[in-house]
Amino acid sequence: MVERGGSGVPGGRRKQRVSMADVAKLAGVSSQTVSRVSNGHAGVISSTREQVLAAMRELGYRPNSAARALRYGRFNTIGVILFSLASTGNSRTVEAIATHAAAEGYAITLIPIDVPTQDNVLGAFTRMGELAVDAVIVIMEIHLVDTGTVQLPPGVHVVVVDSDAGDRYSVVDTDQAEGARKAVRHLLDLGHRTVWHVTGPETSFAGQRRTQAWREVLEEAGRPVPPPLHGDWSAESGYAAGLALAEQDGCTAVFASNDQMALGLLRAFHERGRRVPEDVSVVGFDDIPDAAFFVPPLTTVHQDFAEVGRRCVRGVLQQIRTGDGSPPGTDLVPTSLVVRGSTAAPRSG
Amino acid sequence: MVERGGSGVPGGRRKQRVSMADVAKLAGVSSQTVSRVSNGHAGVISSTREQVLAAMRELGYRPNSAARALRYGRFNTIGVILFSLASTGNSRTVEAIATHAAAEGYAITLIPIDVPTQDNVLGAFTRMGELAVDAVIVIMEIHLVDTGTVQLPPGVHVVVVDSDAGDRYSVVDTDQAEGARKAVRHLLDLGHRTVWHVTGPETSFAGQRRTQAWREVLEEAGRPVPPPLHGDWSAESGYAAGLALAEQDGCTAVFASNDQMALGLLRAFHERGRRVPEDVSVVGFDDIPDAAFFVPPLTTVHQDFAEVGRRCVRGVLQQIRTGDGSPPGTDLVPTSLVVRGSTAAPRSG
DNA sequence: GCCCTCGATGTTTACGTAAACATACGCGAC
DNA sequence: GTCGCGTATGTTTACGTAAACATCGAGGGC
Repeated sequence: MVERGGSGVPGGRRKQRVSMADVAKLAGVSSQTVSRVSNGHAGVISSTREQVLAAMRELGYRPNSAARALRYGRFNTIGVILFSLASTGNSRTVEAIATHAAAEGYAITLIPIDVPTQDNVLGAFTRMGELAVDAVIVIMEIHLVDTGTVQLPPGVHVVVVDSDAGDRYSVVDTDQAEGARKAVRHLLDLGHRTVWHVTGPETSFAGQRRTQAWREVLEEAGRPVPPPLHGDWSAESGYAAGLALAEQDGCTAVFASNDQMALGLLRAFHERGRRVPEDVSVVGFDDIPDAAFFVPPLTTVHQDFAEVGRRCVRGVLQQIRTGDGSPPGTDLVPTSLVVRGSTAAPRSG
Repeated sequence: MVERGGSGVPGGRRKQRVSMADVAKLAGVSSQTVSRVSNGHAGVISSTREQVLAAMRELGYRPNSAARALRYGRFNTIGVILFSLASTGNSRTVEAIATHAAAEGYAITLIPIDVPTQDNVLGAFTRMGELAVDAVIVIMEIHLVDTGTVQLPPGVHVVVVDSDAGDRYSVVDTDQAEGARKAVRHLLDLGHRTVWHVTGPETSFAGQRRTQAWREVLEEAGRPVPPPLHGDWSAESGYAAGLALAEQDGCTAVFASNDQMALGLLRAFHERGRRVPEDVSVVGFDDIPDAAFFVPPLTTVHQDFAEVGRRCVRGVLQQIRTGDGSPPGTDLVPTSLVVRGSTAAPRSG
């Protein structure tokens, strides 16, 4: 007699899962009473309750969440669509989302998109539409998804991170512009005549905002705007930019659009004998944990990813609870400048 | 007349979701025919199929995955329990898991545990037990969870990462010992008399294995074993260790149990005027993307997180498909040593 | 003692889907 | 023409849960 899952448990749970009916039969009550005990409802006499609990333990009963979801019409799950977990920001945001969602009794379903093509994104949304989620948080350039006919399934609540689509969706993001302004002003305040800039990739809204704010601050201050060097977030691209900047005699201050690229800058300047901060000041963006231990420790703009995650969860939960769609609007989380050893007044100043 | 969700769509979808019955009514067929069309079954004449598809489009029909899961008894979802996404390794592993699971038609549900207390872990498993998952991947010290009465819900398939519980569970992990051996041997081969070591936290199985392998290599080679310095993975702890090591005149080579701590070492040595690699060689572990841009570029042990994630998914899918429980065994992913600029022969050598 | 009330528990039903079974129709073979 | 078979479609049912409704018995007020 072939039997799988035997495993010698009293009561011999066999192949299939234990349902309320099984518990009810063993406890000698109706399945409705089991349901009442399972959900902690009042109106069950304690002796009955004990019997049911004992039967549950013996059989190893666990509620079937599919049936519950079907019954209630809710899944208690939030979907997160993202392009990559590789960046510090994304993984920290996701972690904060997961933590806060868990505190509210929601689980997180992750849908990664390996290559951000229109097809893949469309596929993710389709899958997500069929998926057991009550709401969706999109951590991604929304312009990648809402060109063309792609649209979020109706009735799904959405919050978007890293986007300028605040006119159409609920957007939560770090205040990129404010952060970049702080970085550039800090360098100008130190006495630098102007500030060079290494950008993020052009497809990044956050990168665009930072670059735009850098330009604005310089223009407002009436300073020359050097041509920006294009990076792609990687330390390698920062390194390449650094090698180029090391040749620019007039360059005394650089604002890198993230910390990784700043790290590349530091290495390039070190190799070319340009001392930081004596010859060149460098400011990054993100405040990754390692930034304090770069050589020299990096002055950078601190992003509060945990707060971004918290507000994302708050936003979707509000939508779920009120039953409203995604109310347009942008919720910006402030940044703070962390001054460390990579910035100083220019020597000539 | 107050109505929510109106939004001017033809057919005026109102509050609730569209079911097969709605589509069937509009198309003038039975719901079973809608089901057949939805699942691409044969035996539906093309004119009927077209009618149904048109009705689906008009109503914006999406299948209800809760009902499907209830019907099929499967969720097509894998749960991932983890302690933190903050470390490069974990987030990269999770990303790989998510990507490979998606390729197999599975989604990922994330259950983070903010503080690894017994209660929290137990709670996570309970929640996970009730959750809509077919299998679970645990990225965590298993000894934290299986002391005491905590046990995985029966019938749930499990793969564990970062654990020595290969005798009880399916374990997938980087071959920590092999990697650490490569690192230490590399330093000995360069001519260093011995190798100092900065450990990971004691609660980390991976850290323990690396430290153990470091000790074994030194003992096998008949070299003195310096007292290990205790770190906690953070750059800060590496920095503290570095300040201490800078005072040790005999210290010409250090193996740090991860790259972050190696970064802290580099900064400490730089501050104390100990040149790397001329005075001291440093090797890390992980090969985070930034490691190549440290000053100097870090020699380190490369972990293939993507492969770990792939094998995790393969493991649980196999369990799901065969219906077996978690077969004990340890699946080790090999590492490779990446030699960069932070190691050299000792000056006296 | 009778009826009413209320508390404890049982029964019915619906949630959305899809397998299993049932029906109905058309067409070819005799 | 009728029988039989196969194809297209409809009907019934089950999945596990829990709300809504039903029942049953005990205790109290008159």
